[in-house]
Parts: sequence; C-alpha cells; structure tokens
Amino acid sequence: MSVREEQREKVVNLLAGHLLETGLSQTSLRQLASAAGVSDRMLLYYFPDKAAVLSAAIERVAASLAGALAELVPEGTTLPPHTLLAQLSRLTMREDMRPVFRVWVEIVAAARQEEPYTTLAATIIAGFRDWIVARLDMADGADRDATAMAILAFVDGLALVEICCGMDAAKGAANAVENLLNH
Amino acid sequence: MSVREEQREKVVNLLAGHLLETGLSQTSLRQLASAAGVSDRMLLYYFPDKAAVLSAAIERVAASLAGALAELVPEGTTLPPHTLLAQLSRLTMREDMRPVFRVWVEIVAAARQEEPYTTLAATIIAGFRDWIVARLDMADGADRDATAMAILAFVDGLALVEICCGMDAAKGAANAVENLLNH
DNA sequence: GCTAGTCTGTAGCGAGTGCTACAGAATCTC
DNA sequence: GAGATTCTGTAGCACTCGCTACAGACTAGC
Repeated sequence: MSVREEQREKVVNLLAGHLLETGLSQTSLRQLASAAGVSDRMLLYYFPDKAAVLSAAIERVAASLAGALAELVPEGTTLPPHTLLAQLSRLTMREDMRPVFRVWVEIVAAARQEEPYTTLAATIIAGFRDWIVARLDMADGADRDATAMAILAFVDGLALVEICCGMDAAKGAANAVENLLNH
Repeated sequence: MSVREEQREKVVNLLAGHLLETGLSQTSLRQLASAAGVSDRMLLYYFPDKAAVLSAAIERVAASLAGALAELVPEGTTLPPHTLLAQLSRLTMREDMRPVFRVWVEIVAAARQEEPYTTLAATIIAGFRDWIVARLDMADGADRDATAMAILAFVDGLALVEICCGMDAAKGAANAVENLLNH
C-alpha cells in the first residue's frame, strides 16, 4: 500500500468517527480536514472532490452497520417477521448504534436532492433490505420484499423518534410494537 | 390588520409552498425572499431574523398537517391501534401529503443540532402524539403513550422509505404491516 | 550532485451566507 | 404644507464555501 493509500485509509477512519460524533452538520472541507488532522488542501489531494470524501466516510459508517447486522443474525438463519423486527429494534436501541442511526436519518433527509447522498442512501437501504429478506422466515410470495420494507420502515421510524424524543420514548415504542404484534 | 401584518401573512403562505416544493435545501434568505417575491431586506423587516422566517413557514406547513389529521378522524372518535395505524398509513401515502412528510423528515434530521429545528420538531411531534393518544381505543395504562409513539414511528418510517425507494415501495410496506398485525 | 516525480503548505479566487447602515420614498398627523 | 413615522431599495460588511495556482520540500533513480 502506497503512502497515499495509507493516509487515505487513516483519514477515512477518522472522518467516519467524526460523522458519528457530529452528524452531517460539520462537513465543510475545512471542518472535515480539521477532524482528520490534515489540511483541506491534502483532503483534495487524497480525493478528487468533497463528494468523494463524504462518500468514503459514509461508506465506512455503513460498513460498521453491516458488521453489526452480520453479528446479530448469522447468514443462513431465518426468523419469523415479528422476531426479526424485535431483534432489529433491539439493535437500533443499542447505545453504540445510536450515532449510526442518527447519521442514517440525516443521510436520507439529504438524499432528497443532493448527490452523493441520493446514491448512498439507495445503496445502503438496498443492502439493509436484502439482509432482511435473506433472514425472513415466511412463505414465498410477492410480499416478501414488502414485509422487509415494513420492518425497515419501523426500525428507521424508531431512529427518528429517538432523535426527537430521546431514547426512552423510542424504547417504549419498541416495546409497544411487540405487544401490538402479539395480540 | 396592518399592512405589515398582511404582507407577513402573504409571505408566510408563499414560503410554506416553497418549502413543500423544495424542502429545506433552498432556504438562504435570498432564496426565500425570491420565492416570496420580495427582497431579502424586506424579509428581515417582517421578521427579526432568519430563524423566525423559517419557523413561521414551517409552522404553516405543520398546520396543514394538523388540518389533514382533523379531517381524517374527528375529535371524540376512537379506534383500535391497528385501525388507527392503517388510517394514518393511508394518509401518509396520499399524493398531496407526500411533500409534507418529506419536509418533516428533513426537519427531524436538522433537529439533531440546529435551532430552530430542534424546538419545532419537538412541538410538532408532541402534537402528533397527542392527536393519536386522544383517538386510541385501548385499555388505560402506562403503554398508551408508548403505543402512540410506536404508531408514529411506523408512519415516519414509511415517509423515510418513500424518500429512499419511492411511493410504490412505501405502499407495499404499508400493506405488509397490516398483514403482520392481522395474523 | 542532478533531475524527475511525488508530496504539501500558503495564499487566494469567486461565489454565497446572514445581516446591517444609510438614505430616500411613501404615508400619516396636525 | 411641515414634520414625524413607516416602509423599502442600494450597497456592502465580515464571514464561510469548494476549489485551485503556485512554489517549495521531499524522495528516487542515475
């Protein structure tokens, strides 16, 4: 690995941490550079432009989410919808996952109009959906994808509630939905 | 009503429309002024600062959501949780509500750190929750608020899915959750 | 040592940001 | 009509934005 690639790698790790701490609000080139301990000039030496910088950092964050998912339910295992939903809710409410989901909501909001967020959001959510579909224990049918999206919607909604009303309200909502599903 | 108040009123209406069209991405003073057909100088004559301008416009948007809710289920009527959820899902998927929920997701994302969004998001979501609680037909208990938040989470999650994957995916998810609740 | 190519700091451009000072226009009061 | 008050356009300040031109510092091969 060349010096340049090593530096790139280090910078991306620091930036992913920065995103988890501060979200998307501190993402000018100068702020990112400061968080990565380099000059903005160097950021644009390692990457072609700002969009590439952000994409690399966000992909790193998404990778940490993918890692957590892989641990949660191993490949090959399948679960009924309400069990899978419960597992994912619990993951979302984990303290160490909170910054990840907060950033995720910000990315979706930005995805409405601005690149590179649109592409990133579509990629990340597709990966998330495929993960669910592969672990969904239910009769084959056209509503397999739809069920996955429903689970995904609830999990993302929990993250949204957590931002507005705090972790306690979100945990309450997560419990309430389990009751709704079991009656 | 003084000339100034009349102008303010007209400006707020135009700005609410602008927000529904373009979201929160075109919200510099000059862009807002252009959308309202006045100069940025005048915007700061009608309002003390930019935050006040945005707050007024967003409150107008929130009022239109409140209006739609009032029509959906009249005050005094109560419904079981899964019926209320179905009604709200259908509202969220309505073509004329789409821009409202898109803006709502953007506000929540911005609420993480920036005023006036933090305050606005808390106010709006509290109103939404109270509306649900008042129409929730279920045994009294500590989980009444929690159930309302669970319904709210799913509705907001649907909006998020709609942004990422489009209306069809969101509608599929809305149908899927009804199936989950009925088995 | 010399040259070629890779790296990195300085300084700055043009555009956009929220906001304000100032002055002139319009309206109202007497 | 004079004077006070309310309105509104022009111009600009101090700042941040993404990005770049330029020049000097480094290393590699000869």
